[in-house]
Amino acid sequence: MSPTPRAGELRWDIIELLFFAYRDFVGDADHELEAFGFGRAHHRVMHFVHRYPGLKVADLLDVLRITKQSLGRVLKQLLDEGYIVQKTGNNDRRQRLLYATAKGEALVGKLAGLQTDRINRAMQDIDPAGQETVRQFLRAMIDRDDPDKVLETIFGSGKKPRE
Amino acid sequence: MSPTPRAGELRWDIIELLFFAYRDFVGDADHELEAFGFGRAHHRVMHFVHRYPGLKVADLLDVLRITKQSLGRVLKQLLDEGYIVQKTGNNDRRQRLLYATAKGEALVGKLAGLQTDRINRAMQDIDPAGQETVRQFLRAMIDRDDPDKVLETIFGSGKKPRE
DNA sequence: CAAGATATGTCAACATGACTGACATAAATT
DNA sequence: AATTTATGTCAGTCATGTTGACATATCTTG
Repeated sequence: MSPTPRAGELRWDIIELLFFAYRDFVGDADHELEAFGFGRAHHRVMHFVHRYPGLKVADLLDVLRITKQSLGRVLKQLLDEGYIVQKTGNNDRRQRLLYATAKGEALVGKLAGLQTDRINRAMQDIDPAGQETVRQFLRAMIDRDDPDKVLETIFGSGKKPRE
Repeated sequence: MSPTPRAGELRWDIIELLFFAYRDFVGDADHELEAFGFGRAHHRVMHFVHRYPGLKVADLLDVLRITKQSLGRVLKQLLDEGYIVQKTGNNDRRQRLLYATAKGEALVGKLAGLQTDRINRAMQDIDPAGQETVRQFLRAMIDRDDPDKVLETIFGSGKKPRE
C-alpha cells in the first residue's frame, strides 16, 4: 500500500554496477565491429551460430528474442558477405541449419578475445571459488522458465557445445 | 600471427552468461515501461537523476554516452510529463540541475523493485563474502580511465549518494 | 567592458535495429 | 488432399541513436 514499499532494501549498487559493467563489456566489441560495418545485432548472430553450429533460424529467433524480419536483415548480410553458410536439414529439408565460416569464426574469435581480456582483468584478483560464485550469480539471474535451445544446453546437463 | 591466438582460453561461458543475465535483467523493466509509453532510454535518465539529485545535463551525457540530441528528446518528455524538474544552478546560472519529482521517484522505485527481486533471488544462496566477490567482479569490469561524475562517486571515496 | 568560452536547447537529416501484419513457398505431417 | 510448419520477404512504422549547424544565456578572461 505504501508508495515506496521497500525504500531501504533496493539493490541500487548492483543495479548500477550491472549497467556500467555491461556498457563497457559490449563497448569493446562495438568499437571493433564498426570497422566491419556491422552492429551488435551481427555480433550476437555470429556468436551463437559459431557456438552452437547447426542452429536453426527458429532457435536463433528464440535466443535473440527478436522478430523474423529483424533477424532476416542481419542474417542476409552475414550470408552474403560469407561469414555464415546455410545447409538444408537432413531430417527436415525445410530447415536451414546455420554454420560459421572460417571468416566468421575469425571475427567472433577476435571479439571474444577483447571481451575475454576484460573478464580476465576483472577475475585476476578472484580465486577459483570466487570465480565460481560469480558464475553462480550470473546463472541465477537468468529466467529458467521457457528456456530456449541454447539455455537448455547451458543449464541442461552440464554438457557444453564446445571446448 | 596465428588466426585464433587463444582458442582454448576464451571465456565463452562468462560472455554468454552476461548476455542472458543482462537480457533478462533489463527485460523486467522493459515490460513495465511499456505501460507508461516509455523505453529504456527514459528509464536510464530517470534512474540517474533520481540517484544523483542535482545532476547537470552535461553529467548525464557523460554517463549515458549518448548525444545531446538523443538525450534532449527523452528529457523533454520526462519534463513535460512531470517526472523530472529542472532548477537553475546557484553558482552557475547556465546550468540546469535535474531532480526527480515524487512521480518520478515512484516510477524508478517500482522498476528498481522488480530488478531487486531478481537480484535477491540470484543472491539468496550466496553468502555475504560471495556477494562481495560479485560486486568486486562487476566493479572490475568497468573502465576506470576517464570516469564520469557518477563513476567517481561510485569508486571515488566509498561515499554513496544515498541511503 | 568587450571578447571568447561554456552550458544548454533546438533544428534538419539520417542510420540502425527493433516492431507488426500480411503473404509466398516448400516440405512435413495428418 | 488438406493442414501445419519453417523459412523468406514485402511494406510501413517506431524508438533511439548519430552528425553538424546554430541560438541564447551566462560565465570567464584579457
